[in-house]
This record gives sequence, C-alpha cells and structure tokens, in this order.
Amino acid sequence: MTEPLSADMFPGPGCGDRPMPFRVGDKWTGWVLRCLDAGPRRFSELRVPLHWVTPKVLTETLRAMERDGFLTRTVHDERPPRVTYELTLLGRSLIGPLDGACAWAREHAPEIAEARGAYRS
Amino acid sequence: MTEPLSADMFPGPGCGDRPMPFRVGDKWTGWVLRCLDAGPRRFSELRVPLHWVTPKVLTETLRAMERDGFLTRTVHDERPPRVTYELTLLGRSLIGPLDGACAWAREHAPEIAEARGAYRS
DNA sequence: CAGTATCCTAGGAGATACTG
DNA sequence: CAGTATCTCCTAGGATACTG
Repeated sequence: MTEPLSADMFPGPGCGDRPMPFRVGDKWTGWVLRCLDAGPRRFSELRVPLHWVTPKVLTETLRAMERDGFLTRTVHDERPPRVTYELTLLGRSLIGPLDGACAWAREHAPEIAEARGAYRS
Repeated sequence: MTEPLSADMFPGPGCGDRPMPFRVGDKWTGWVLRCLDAGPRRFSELRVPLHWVTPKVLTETLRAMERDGFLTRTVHDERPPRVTYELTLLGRSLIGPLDGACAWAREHAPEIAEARGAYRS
C-alpha cells in the first residue's frame, strides 16, 4: 500500500512562479510525475496535493501524458467508479532529467533571484 | 577565433514540433544556449542559425536571459555598432541539464511517436 | 467518483515595417 | 548593425457549473 499524498506536498501554486527555467511537458506534468512516482494513484488522490489545479486542467494534463505514453489510465469496473493512473517505463525515464532540473533549480535559484534584483532597465 | 555558426545548425523551425517534453526557459532559450556555447556571439551571428526567429522575439529572449543572469550583453563603442552576448557561469551551468534533456529526447523520441500513433480517442 | 461542458482571458509568439 | 514599434492571433490555462 502506498502512502497517501499530502495536501501540502507542494508549497503552493507559487511553485510555478519561482525562477525555474526548466519545464517538463505541460505546466503540471512535472508535478504529476512526482505524485505518481511512488505508485499508481486515482484521480481524487492526485487532486489532494494538486488542489490548486482545476479538474479540467488536470484531466488535460493526464490525457496528454497518456497520449505520449508516459502513463496508463485504467478504468476499474466497479461502483463507485475507480480510475487509476500509473507511470509507464517511459514515464519513469523522465524522472531522471526531472531530478536534474530540480537539483539545478535548488542550487541556482538564489543566483537568478539575485540577478533579477540587480537587473536595471 | 570561434567558428562561424552554420545556417543549418538546427534542422529548422520543426525542431520545436518534435516530441520534446523538456523546455529550458522561453521557447528559444535552449537554442541560444547552444549558439553561445562555443564563445561570445553578436546579434547578427545568432540570427544566422536562428533565421526562423524574428528579431523582436530573439531580442526578448536575450533580454530575459540577461535579466536572469544567464548571459551578459556588451555594447562595444564602435562604428558600426557591435554588441556581443556571452554566457555567464550561471548560464553555462544550464548546459548540463540541457544536455540531459536532449539525450533523453534522442533516446526516447521514437517511443513517444509510437505512443502517439497507437493512441486512439 | 471522475470527470464534462462553457466561457473567458492573458500573454507568448509571430508578421511586418521602421530607425539611431 | 542591432535593434524598435505596431498589430495581430492563438491557445494554454483558468473559473465556474454541471453529470453519468
């Protein structure tokens, strides 16, 4: 059994505002990758840490990732309905570069902030 | 003396259309990084390989990179005017993750293409 | 529960033309 | 040479409400 995802797994919508010069796929793809890293999740589980993403946009993100072969969408024939999303091997292979990007950001974000502060005109 | 940049250094505008789930900064930031990798370049030099980017957009890209401390812009007091762009250490530090992203794309692009082809609905 | 259906808007990006 | 100045357009993304 995988641990439940925390509602404050990510600091907030502000994440996207930090000086992060890397982007994986669509705006929320990176966060979804993180959420699915530990195992399959259902839609409502993803909505917990990503509560600042509307269901429409989350659906779009998930569909795009499915289309590109990053994850599989499984509809379980139950009542109430249960749908789970799980990373494919291809999707997992994105984690490496994603970690690289995050490491870069963690290391260099202060320099960007400083450069922005010093920038005039 | 650095080698001149080739007009077909990049396949074409289609580059951006290939399944490339990574993005560094703005749309053309990655390409500019590549162009400046070998040494400082002037505006018109950059326009050679990036001839499918309008001057306005290229300027915007360069200004954003300058603002974030990725490159320096030097105006030489000459006639005709000469302006050169050069990567900072911070800008150079982006090359590593960029290479990682490109390696990923080179290795996995076929899988994405296949997934897209197989995707129905 | 797991989404759709609508409507709307900001700004990234491009085309075209002009200038210190 | 190294850019500006306008104008325009598109679509990713969001707000809100509803449904099988």
